[in-house]
Amino acid sequence: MDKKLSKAQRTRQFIIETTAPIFNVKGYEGTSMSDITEATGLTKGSIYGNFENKEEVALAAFDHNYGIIKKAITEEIARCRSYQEKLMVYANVYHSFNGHSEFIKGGCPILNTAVEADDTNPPLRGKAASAIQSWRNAIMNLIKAGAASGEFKSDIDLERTALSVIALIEGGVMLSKVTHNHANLDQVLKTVAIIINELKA
Amino acid sequence: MDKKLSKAQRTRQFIIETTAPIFNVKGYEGTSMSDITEATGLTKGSIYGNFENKEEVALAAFDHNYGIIKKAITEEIARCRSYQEKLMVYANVYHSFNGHSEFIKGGCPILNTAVEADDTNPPLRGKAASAIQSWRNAIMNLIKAGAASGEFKSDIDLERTALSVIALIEGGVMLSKVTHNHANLDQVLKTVAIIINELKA
DNA sequence: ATATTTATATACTAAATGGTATATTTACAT
DNA sequence: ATGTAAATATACCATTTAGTATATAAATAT
Repeated sequence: MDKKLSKAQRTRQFIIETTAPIFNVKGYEGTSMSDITEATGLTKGSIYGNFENKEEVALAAFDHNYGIIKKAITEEIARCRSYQEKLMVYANVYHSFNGHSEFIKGGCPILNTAVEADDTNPPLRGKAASAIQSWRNAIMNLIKAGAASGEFKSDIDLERTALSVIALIEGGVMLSKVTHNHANLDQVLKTVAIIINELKA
Repeated sequence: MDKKLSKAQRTRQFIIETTAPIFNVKGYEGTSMSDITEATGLTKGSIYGNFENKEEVALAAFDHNYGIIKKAITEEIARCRSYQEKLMVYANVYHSFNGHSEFIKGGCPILNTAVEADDTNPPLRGKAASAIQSWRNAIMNLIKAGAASGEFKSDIDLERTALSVIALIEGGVMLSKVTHNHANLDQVLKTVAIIINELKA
């Protein structure tokens, strides 16, 4: 009934925000309860009072990290006028995963979660899979809208294009992070730009 | 001096071969010493008699997994006559990471190691980075040779093409593994095929 | 065959793990 | 201001962690 959050709600949010970057850097297995208590300054009692277990913290942390990206992308897309520009937002946002800006510590949480959890943690894997699915659909819808508006061709292989853009971006993030060479992502994003430009009618 | 391996050498090899798929599925942090002793049927004394620590087992396991892929690719490339076919080997081998065949359990070890280790384990990260670098160079050399032979155009952006092919393949593997949908990799590999076909003179 | 090196097993750390029961403190409605 | 409920801390649990010292067994060179 209140607009103000309860103490517990605020603590829960504080735990999520504090641990989200830790999970994204160290992974689910690599992050321990003591990492969580140390980073938050809270005790186990406090953590387990707000979360069922470590996994629930990790799931909430993923949602938080994913939410940050989703929000940034949605806002940026809204600012673009052409569909070509809207599509390029994905490349530009993921561009900022590297180098100075680094607006999410540890890189893309979808990639990190997908690769760690695919064979080991069904709930986390499910969240990453949903994020991918929603991203795929968003790209396909943008291309469809662009085609309907006349900006894009009408015979585009929607799914292949969407999945290829995602694969390029995530693969590029992986490449640049593992080689510590930001230019590797730049190169791959050039290909993304070319693919998007080729959609034009 | 012997052609036959010593008992320790054989045990070491046995440990590597037995644990390599475990590390590739569960990751470095997710794999415990008891996973290793249980899978091998050996005791800790035996493991630590042949390896300095868990990390050294993981590093050897990565080399082993990587060696399997490298060997398969090298042999297949040797069988191809055209450079276009040679380049397509990468896509075809990684195609078999999914579905029935699954010749390496857990997917691509380069991707798995890169994503887990990039921010946390320098030695493992280094091995993954070297693998990427060698892969990039191999693709660039194939394109160069294809251009020299007249099969490919001469104005190809070598590095961008090589990195984009790698990003597509690794991103595609991630997509299909996280969604449990093998068709997602197929779609992305179609784009790889298109890129390679566009290299032709 | 035996001495000696090499490899493996046993039994053990100390520390860290995720998790819990209970005590204490804090927030908040009355 | 106070009683009560909610939130947090304390102290603990059993288990598992990576790793080690030492004993035993097996391989190998002589």
